Amino acid sequence: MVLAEPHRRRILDLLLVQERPVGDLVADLALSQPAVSKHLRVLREAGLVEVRAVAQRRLYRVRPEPLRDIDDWLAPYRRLWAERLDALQAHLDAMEEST
Amino acid sequence: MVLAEPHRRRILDLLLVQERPVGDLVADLALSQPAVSKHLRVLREAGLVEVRAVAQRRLYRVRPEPLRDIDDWLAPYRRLWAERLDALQAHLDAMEEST
DNA sequence: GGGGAATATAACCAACTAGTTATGCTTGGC
DNA sequence: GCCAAGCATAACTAGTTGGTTATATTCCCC
Repeated sequence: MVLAEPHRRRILDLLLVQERPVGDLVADLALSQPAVSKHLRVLREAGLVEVRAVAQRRLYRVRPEPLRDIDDWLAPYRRLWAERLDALQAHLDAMEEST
Repeated sequence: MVLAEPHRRRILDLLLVQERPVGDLVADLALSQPAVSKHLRVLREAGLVEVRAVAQRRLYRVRPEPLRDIDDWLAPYRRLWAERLDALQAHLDAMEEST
């Protein structure tokens, strides 16, 4: 899974703020330039980022669409923990009631 | 990351339906029993499942709370793709308008 | 047009992962 | 009490991954 790697999540978080050239990312992460380029390749092949060239620079930006798959996978679990919170709330309300 | 492994996501999906003993999971996944036990250990240590013993059986069930971290991480991206959908909708509306 | 800036790719390596087989430990039923 | 069922752990292994250094490529600027 592409998002398993913390550096890659970090890269996405940085690109979420704004489009950035590779050098910027290298400066922010404590990583070599080739390492960053490799992560960007993985992200690009997963459709999570896209590039455009400006002179020698490559400007990367986020493409959030593929994250919908994860969001969809998460949906039923989200329901589950919402129910548990409701149960907790009900419990707390009941305790309140009994004082 | 714990959820990087497809078999582990599958296990969670199975446990989402209902509590299950290990043997059940082994039957559903095409995996050896030790492999399943190892995945369950990883999931347990991540707080994503919990066990209770019934005779020789170990019944596993989902504990969805840790998934909130992922959900939280996902939140800003969710906003982003919602905006893009809005933009698309606006575009389609505009096309509709001009016919 | 030559040099340096910015990035990608190649080649390599250590560490981690997910699987396997073999074995150990509890527990219930006979 | 003993055996088999059910599961965990141990020991090992092949494949993947994430990093490194070295090198290739492309483009601006003087």
